Amino acid sequence: MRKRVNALAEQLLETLEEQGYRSTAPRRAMVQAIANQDKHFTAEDLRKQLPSLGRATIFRSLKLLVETGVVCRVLLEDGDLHYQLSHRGHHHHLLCVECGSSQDLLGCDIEELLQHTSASHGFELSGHWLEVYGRCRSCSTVELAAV
Amino acid sequence: MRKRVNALAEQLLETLEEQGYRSTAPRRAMVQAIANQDKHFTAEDLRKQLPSLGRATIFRSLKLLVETGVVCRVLLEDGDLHYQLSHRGHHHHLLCVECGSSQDLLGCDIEELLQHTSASHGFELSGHWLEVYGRCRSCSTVELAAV
DNA sequence: CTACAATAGATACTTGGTCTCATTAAGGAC
DNA sequence: GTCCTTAATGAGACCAAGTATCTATTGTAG
Repeated sequence: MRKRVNALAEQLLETLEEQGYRSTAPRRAMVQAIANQDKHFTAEDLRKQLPSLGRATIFRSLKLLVETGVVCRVLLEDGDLHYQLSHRGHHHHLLCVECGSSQDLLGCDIEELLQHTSASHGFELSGHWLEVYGRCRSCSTVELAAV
Repeated sequence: MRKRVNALAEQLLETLEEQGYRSTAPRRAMVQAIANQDKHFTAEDLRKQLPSLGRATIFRSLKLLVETGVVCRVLLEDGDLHYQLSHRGHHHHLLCVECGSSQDLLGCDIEELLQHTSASHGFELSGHWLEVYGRCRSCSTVELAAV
């Protein structure tokens, strides 16, 4: 019997199936867990929430999900690499350093700027990685209230 | 007897001393090794070059050097974190995906753009991390020649 | 229903990094 | 120069993230 997964999770699973991957119980559990996260997470977080899955499976599925674009990696300010549900395609994150929430920046308007800068250094641009850190609206509001 | 270190290394050491850190033999060996690197490196690279130093010392000194701004971390395209000699202050890197060389971008002209974007998402900007990937002049020249 | 490839789980290993603790050595005071 | 305090080192245990290998299981096309 197929375990029920919610709508978002179902959609993520379909992405996998479309790309020829099987819908297995561990993968359903993974995408469901990922759909439930409210902020970026580590492989270890998932492992704690899914103790019945093998460690290797967690890492394998996570890798698969990154490759298929379901999940993306986020670089924290201290250099730690976490994961989170991804908007497909190129995008960046506004990460709240206070609560860990993140918003996606879909338009990437720095590309042109970088193109220009790179060229002036003799570089042929191929890509970039940008993370933006700050305080989200609710965290900055709280801080103002506390002062 | 103080082991000789070259001019650049001497300068890096002074930065440490200015900040109240002792000039020890292992640190002299570290900064000398770092001054000799021709591109970004890992802790493991240093360890191989300095087999007489304890592993913990390598990591501790590296951390110290990052904190004092002598060394900075660079994020490779695949998410690996490496280290390299730093220009002090805020800057970004143009990393050649071919040969691993890097050039620094001293002016950071995206700040204003980000400020604007963040604000429109209700974010109070506090920082950002940007790495730029591409091919350096000599690598793209070689490729052209080969075609 | 079955067969076969894909997947999973267990487990060993690797790499990057931290923690603890006993020992050593900088460098300021005299 | 010697002494003293404190910072720093080295050894080694430990941890988290991730990969590799191998056998057992399971999805799914036919």
